[in-house]
Amino acid sequence: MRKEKEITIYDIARQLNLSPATISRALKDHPAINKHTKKKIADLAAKLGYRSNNFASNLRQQKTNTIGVMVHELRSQFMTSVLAGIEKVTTEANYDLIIAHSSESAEKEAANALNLFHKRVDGVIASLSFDTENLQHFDAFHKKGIPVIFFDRVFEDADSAKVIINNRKAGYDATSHLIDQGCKRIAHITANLKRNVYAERLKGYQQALAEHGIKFYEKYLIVDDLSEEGSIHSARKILAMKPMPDGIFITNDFCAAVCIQTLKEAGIRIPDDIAIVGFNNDAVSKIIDPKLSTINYPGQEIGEIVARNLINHLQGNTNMQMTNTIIVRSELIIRASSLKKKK
Amino acid sequence: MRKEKEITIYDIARQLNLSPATISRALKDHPAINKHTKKKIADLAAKLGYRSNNFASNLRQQKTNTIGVMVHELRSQFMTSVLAGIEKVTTEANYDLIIAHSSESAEKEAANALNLFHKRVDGVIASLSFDTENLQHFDAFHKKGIPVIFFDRVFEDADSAKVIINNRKAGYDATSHLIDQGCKRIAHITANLKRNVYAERLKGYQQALAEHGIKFYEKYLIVDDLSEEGSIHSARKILAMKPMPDGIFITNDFCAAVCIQTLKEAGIRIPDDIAIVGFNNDAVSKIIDPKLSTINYPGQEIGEIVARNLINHLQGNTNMQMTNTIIVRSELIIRASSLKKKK
DNA sequence: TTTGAAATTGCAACCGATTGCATAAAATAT
DNA sequence: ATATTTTATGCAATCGGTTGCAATTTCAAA
Repeated sequence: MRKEKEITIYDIARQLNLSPATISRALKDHPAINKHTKKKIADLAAKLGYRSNNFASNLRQQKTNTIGVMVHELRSQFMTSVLAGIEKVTTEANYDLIIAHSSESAEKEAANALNLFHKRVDGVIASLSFDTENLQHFDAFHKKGIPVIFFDRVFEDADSAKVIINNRKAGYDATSHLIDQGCKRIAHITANLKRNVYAERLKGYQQALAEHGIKFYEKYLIVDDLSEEGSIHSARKILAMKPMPDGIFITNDFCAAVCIQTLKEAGIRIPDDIAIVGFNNDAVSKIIDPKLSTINYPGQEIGEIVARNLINHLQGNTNMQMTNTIIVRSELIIRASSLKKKK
Repeated sequence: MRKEKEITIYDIARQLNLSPATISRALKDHPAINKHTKKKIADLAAKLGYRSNNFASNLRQQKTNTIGVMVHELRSQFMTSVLAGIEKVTTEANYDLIIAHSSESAEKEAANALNLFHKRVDGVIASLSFDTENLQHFDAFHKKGIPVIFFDRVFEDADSAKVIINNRKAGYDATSHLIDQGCKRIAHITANLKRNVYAERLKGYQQALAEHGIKFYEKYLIVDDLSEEGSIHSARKILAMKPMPDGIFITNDFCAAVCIQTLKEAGIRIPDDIAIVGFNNDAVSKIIDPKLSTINYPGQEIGEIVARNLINHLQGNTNMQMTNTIIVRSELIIRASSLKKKK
């Protein structure tokens, strides 16, 4: 447990009778340094167990090589996939990550933004919380020229970079599929419509209904949070409807799983009485009985794209303005929960 | 997008005709500084949008206020709960977190350790990967006196700090419960027995069998990974046994859920034909039909305890040696998957 | 042999906050 | 009025790596 002394470039310089400047350059493979000298320096550094001091380096270079990631939660498989994608890319590019989550609170999100700002991240990747109303808390980054890139939950009309899927099309596809299966009374369980993802999916749902000449009824639209309790509550609302819907498009797989369970307990047969389509393609969609039809939301890919774009921008490798919107493909996966017995 | 100039304590000092030393002390509420002066300084700092430069500070103070967390994966609810617990405590104590995951690879784990070492974390929290054979890659930390504390997957006989549950007792309880329900042929599906958690649960399973005069058969012990494919594979093995088991203790809820599904598809009734107990109390345990009996593994609490201990140690608030083992309580939760119809 | 270019290396000034020690000023005691 | 604390503030060195510019050495071309 005794602390060993920390080796610095000055120690190496002294032992080799060179200047610290030479050591510094050699260790980062600067072209002006003689190959032979580099070798000597690298060998001694390894022998002494030298490790570079990032703080000295960051201080001098005025950058942190750190990226801040702001997410609304960590628990979904979608989000961990996104993080895995981000991590893959940032690790390769030698960036650190600070992950902050808001637990769906706008207030905490603002606090996280401030914190990342003070930590001087070089760039930010963010997905908004449930009840975020505006982007003011990102102003500090803009003022300092720190790039921010959004994914998943974004303000679609803000002129910032974002990576999203076509939520409207996904909602349209899910609903059209239910209509194809013969559903006439299709409900939609979703969450805070201020969030683009839910608003757009609703639009797609409405559009599909309209195109098939089905009237949209307000009473078939259920807005709740996506917690276990909220989901049970939503399922109860469905049960209380008369006539009951014969199809539901649910904006989240976990919520859909809880709903299926609650409906089954009430004696409803899935998909015969009610067909169901979820969203995200979480692991739970294959575990619930019947298996859940859903929209595949490719988290890892989104994470990689977001991170790659940010890093390209930071390294100036690209002329792309940071005001682009990138749409990643997503697709409907059909499983048992929405397949009515073929007539 | 124009970059604003960064404010330093020198700027503040100049404007107020004070020395940087005074500014530094005032901003961290040093008792030697006059209240009135502090106020003036705080006001101007706020007005100018001053933010402290951590790198300068870290460089000078020779510490990073950062804790490294090494986990084997991020996808389970258990692990995200642990992280939530760690984050809660470390945030309050004003520590940063670097989260590194090994994807169950010992090699990646060693690389992560090295990386954290170079990043100069003040302390480390770790749960070992699937195939880690030894703790050599933590030597660098020990040599520099950097505290490391383990949780969940640990080497129980190593003399390092650790926070675990009593896995043997949990395995004993789960198995005893199955025996209580009338099971005679109880299988156990688990993973790499080099990992303490699985080895201990197995011991508990064997002990429960022995105490109830049930012979332990090697053929009822299935060791696989805990992936979806592995779990399906394990369930198939169960189906191929004759006589088939009438109870299974499975070391992981996700694996148990996949097994239940596979068994159900083969026409097995749960729990009547086979009763099942899982492990972890993940969200999936309440979604699978029938709901899964399981061992509650309190992730958040474990995270908080681990983090609190590490921070206490770092701050010297405690005399506790870092060689303690803390056992957190865990308990059996009985749900439908293990309740045979009462006779 | 001289000379200019190329290849190496060093000098010294940063980056911004911290802190032991000294000093100055104000308050209290003698 | 003088001596002694207390209270406030400043001085200056330090943490370790980086980098523009200058200086020196090497080498080949003229």
